[in-house]
Amino acid sequence: MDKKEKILATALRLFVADGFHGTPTSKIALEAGVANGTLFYHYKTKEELMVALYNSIKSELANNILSFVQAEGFITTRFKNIFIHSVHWALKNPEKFYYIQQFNFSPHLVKVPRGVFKQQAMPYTQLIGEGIRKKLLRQQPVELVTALFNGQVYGIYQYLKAADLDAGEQEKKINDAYDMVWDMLKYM
Amino acid sequence: MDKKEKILATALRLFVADGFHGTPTSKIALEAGVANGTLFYHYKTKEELMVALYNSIKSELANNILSFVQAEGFITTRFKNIFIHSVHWALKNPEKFYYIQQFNFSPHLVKVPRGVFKQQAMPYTQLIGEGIRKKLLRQQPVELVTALFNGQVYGIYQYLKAADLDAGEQEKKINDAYDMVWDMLKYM
Amino acid sequence: MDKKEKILATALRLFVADGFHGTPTSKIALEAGVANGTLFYHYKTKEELMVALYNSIKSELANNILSFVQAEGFITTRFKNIFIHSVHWALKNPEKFYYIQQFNFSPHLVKVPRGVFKQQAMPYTQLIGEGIRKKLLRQQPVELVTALFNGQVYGIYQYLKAADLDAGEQEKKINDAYDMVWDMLKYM
Amino acid sequence: MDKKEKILATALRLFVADGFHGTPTSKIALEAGVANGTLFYHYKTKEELMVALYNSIKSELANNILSFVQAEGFITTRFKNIFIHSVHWALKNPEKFYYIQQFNFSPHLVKVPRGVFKQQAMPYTQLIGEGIRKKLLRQQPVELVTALFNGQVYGIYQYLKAADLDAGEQEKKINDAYDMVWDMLKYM
DNA sequence: TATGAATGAGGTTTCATTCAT
DNA sequence: AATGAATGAAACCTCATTCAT
Repeated sequence: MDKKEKILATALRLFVADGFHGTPTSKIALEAGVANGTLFYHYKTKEELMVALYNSIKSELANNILSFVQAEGFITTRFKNIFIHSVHWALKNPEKFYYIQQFNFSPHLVKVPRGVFKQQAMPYTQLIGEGIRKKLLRQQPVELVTALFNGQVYGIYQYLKAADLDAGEQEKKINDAYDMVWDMLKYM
Repeated sequence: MDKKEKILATALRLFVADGFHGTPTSKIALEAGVANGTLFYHYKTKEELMVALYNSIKSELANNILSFVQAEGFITTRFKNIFIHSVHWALKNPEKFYYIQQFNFSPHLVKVPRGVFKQQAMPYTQLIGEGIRKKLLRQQPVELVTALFNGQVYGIYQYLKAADLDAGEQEKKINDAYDMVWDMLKYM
Repeated sequence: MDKKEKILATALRLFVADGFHGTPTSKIALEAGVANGTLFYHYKTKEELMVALYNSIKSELANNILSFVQAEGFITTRFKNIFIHSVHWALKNPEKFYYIQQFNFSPHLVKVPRGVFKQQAMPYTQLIGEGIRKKLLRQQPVELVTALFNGQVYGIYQYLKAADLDAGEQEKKINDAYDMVWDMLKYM
Repeated sequence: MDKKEKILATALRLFVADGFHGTPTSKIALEAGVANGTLFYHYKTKEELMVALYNSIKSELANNILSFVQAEGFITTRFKNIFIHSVHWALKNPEKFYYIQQFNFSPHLVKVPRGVFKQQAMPYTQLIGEGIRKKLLRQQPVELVTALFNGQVYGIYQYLKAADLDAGEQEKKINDAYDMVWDMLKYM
């Protein structure tokens, strides 16, 4: 891991632990094992670092899910896979998942151009759109269906984080939750 | 409105607009029309102010919903009322609703004793527990049902905020969303 | 003890424990059991309180020693009594004794008019002057003899405070020290 | 003189003139010709600066006297040299000498680990111990003899500072004072 | 005589950022 | 690419003091 990546990884850990304001750049540099000035050599400002970290995590997540979105096969299967893998990713990367929320509810969000969101969500939105058109999903606006779907990924994650189940039970609950989500979103 | 309340109201507005770190205490005092020291006379630290604001909003919200939770009548009706009034409250108080999320995803959350959450959520949790026991709701843990329910309040709110509908359409969508939530949570 | 005296007593304790700067007037008021404003009703400023405390302690000490200075009998006896009782007073009132030094080495000393010192030291200076004139003490300036005499009161006090002896040994050491002081100051 | 030393020298001057509390760090930085932040780059807090200054002066004084303590020759001669050079150092460095007293009678003294004092006083204590063992000095505890000796250095200094004598008279008085001290401390 | 809410000047300290090396 | 001493603006907070009651 080169210095630039080390800075990013350290920043993630510290931002999540202590917040943006609670994490001085000097501490990031120190714990990343680089000099104070090196951080600013790679990222012009602290906010640029924060945004770069946000984008890198969002990309990672998007790429991770993308294969399931673009997979061959029934839409319903792909839909379920997206849900389940999103929850898995969140459980495996809790700091990254938390960082996204933290950033989303901060005044720094506006520094990310709107286009980027649309871009990243596009394959995903298209799939849902297709599901609605093909009368597999409810006849509601894509945005509403998407919002409710996302709300549930976050809901089940919150539950699992607090519940502390073993791996088998956890898997069971994720499936139960998906069944419930499906009952909510499926065409009737 | 006395000075202490004026400070709280101003802090809400500024924290939501510019973030915690982006809002100097001096600005809060200035715009609240009090001296700098007055803020610290009433709240020992900036963080104490932030926490007090959080608690005051949570109380307000809890009290607002409480009447619907404790109402006479069918559980199903009360359940629907809670959903709808929660969304209404959020739409009428977008700053307060945003502030809660902002605070929830900040490192300051740990300054609020766990007991407070349990306390506030209790009547609400009991209602859902009763619904499950009476086989009106899915046979799942109370916490899971609660998490998914809350996720939907947030989901529909996000959609409505972005969609910019007129009052009638908005009401319609809230009802649609509730029907979907009910399909997800009802006993089958 | 009325409020004014309670403030003085509390101030002494806190100033000695935490220093002038380390002791807010609000803390003095609080621990004295009076309101914030009451302190300023009795003492116009914090410094006025500090000076009043200093003067009150100096007066107390001066009055305490005065009887021995003005006593009938041999100068040598009176001289010894002054030494011994000064040390005793310091041991019985360590906070007051410390406060005097603390104040002496602070920039507030200049707020006490020079005349006051002369006034208080006068009987004492006259006695030493008389001792010198009568060839009981060394033929040196009164001020030098006084400075050396005072230095010894402080020296033995420092030793006793650190040594932690029992009452009998302590008395013995005070007498030994006086014998040494006498060897230093007596006419030869 | 580099910036760190410049800060120390300026702090000495201002602390002695206006006291610890009367000297803002911003004034120290300004008069030292460095930026405000530079002071805190080198000394984490104002108190750390105060302690560093104290230690540096104590070291300087200790090193200055050390050569006389460790010199060849009669103990009595070395003893006299220590007295005289201590007084000379104090007269040549009145600010430093005053600063030590000022710090000694402040609540900051406790920030200096006890060990440091013992360490610095050791050669000095050993010499007095030797003098007592060899029956050149009074058969009293080392600590008592030391305390009385130190008390006299301070006593004569106080006298000279107030008396404003010319160089010759001053030297004469220092010698007289030493003779008196010797009469007090010598074995009989 | 006593109170305590309110004040605002000013202090210490932090920290993102720069720049000569 | 990397460093780290130096910067100075700005933040939080303290606290002596006032004043209406």
